[in-house]
Amino acid sequence: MTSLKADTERKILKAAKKVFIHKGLEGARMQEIADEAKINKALLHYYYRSKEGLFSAVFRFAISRFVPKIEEIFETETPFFRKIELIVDQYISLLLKNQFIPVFILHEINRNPDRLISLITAAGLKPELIALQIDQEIKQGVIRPISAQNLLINVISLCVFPFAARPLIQRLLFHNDKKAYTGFLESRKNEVAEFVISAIKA
Amino acid sequence: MTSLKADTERKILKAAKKVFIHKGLEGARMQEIADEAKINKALLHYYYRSKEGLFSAVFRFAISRFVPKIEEIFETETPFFRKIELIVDQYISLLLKNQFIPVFILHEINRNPDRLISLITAAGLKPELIALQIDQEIKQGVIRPISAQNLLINVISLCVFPFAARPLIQRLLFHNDKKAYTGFLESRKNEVAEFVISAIKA
DNA sequence: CATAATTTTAACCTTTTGGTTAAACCATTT
DNA sequence: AAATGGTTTAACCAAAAGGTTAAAATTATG
Repeated sequence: MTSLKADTERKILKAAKKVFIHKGLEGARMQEIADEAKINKALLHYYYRSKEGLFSAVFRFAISRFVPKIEEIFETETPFFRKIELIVDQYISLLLKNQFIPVFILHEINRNPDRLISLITAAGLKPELIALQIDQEIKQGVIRPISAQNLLINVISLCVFPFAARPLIQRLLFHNDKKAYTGFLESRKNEVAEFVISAIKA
Repeated sequence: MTSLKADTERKILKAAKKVFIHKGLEGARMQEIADEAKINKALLHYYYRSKEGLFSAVFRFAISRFVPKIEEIFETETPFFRKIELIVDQYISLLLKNQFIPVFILHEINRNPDRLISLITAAGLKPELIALQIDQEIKQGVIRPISAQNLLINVISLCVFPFAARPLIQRLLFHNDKKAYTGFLESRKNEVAEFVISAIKA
């Protein structure tokens, strides 16, 4: 049965995601991943050659949950402000389902930025299209002057940072109330969009 | 001479900062810290009992460079918008001098949030004062309604995230041009303040 | 200057860790 | 049912890592 093999492989990947994403490449232990997957440690090496190989698979997955596909939205025929609402909503929704991805990615990218080259360049972000649209909106007097870089980074910052800094913010501003903070993050779908639109509206 | 002792201790701490902040607790090697400080590895244990002990010292330092003292500014008699300008300027300046602190702190806090309790609670942030001022400004019609939490988090997000995600953003939006990105970060002292003020101005 | 106290080092120890291997365990085929 | 080929495991290995120790070197003290 080839489904058994696929099953083990999936079990391993699932366990590896959990452990690597919570503890990082260097903090993760192969034995812990094996325990989590309830299989023998040697199987990890049987399916994925090395720790690095297993990590790569996890990293690739994580990147896909971290770099949002905002270009698709910008390619549609939608009012500019509506596009911002859509991006913020989609991205925060994605992050709510992958709460630990941000810190994981940020940390690992800092540890080894080269890992990016092969991955990101492939799924390359081209801000030119977005820059063009922004310039057009500025000319039409819809929004105040702002560079594509600044607008992009501002939107992403406002979406991602509250997830990356969750343990800190939840303790400092929400009395470590998990549900309260999750609700707050949910509410930011509207809040962030509103904030950004107010900031750039002419 | 007691200055020699102090000197070694400082040399160790300096080296530990460098290694821990770049590689994290689990990625750092005691031997590497010793090499960096150009001393024998056993000295690390002589001055700081264990890896964890040395790490704690570094972590405490890093926290001081990451949690900004924004309350001081809010306590002064300054126009509200000017306060925002000051906070953003001071915080981005601080981060420009400590570029690797954000990811380090975010990662380590995620790994072990309990480490915070003893440190942060001491330097406790009290948002009530700020919330009071915000409510007042809203009542006076100076700014549009926004919660203290959202405003605080938005400002911090816009300041910190571009540092935390530097390797990613620099590659994706700045052709990996280090100087260009540093200049961009510098320019955000004004950009972020402007953005926030536009967003909340009534 | 001699002795005591502190600082520094080289060598060593123990545990942990990623990785290997050879045998056991299936499932499929003939 | 025996042979075959892929899968899983227990036992093992070598290297790395944090930590210790006893002696040497240096500094302070009487």
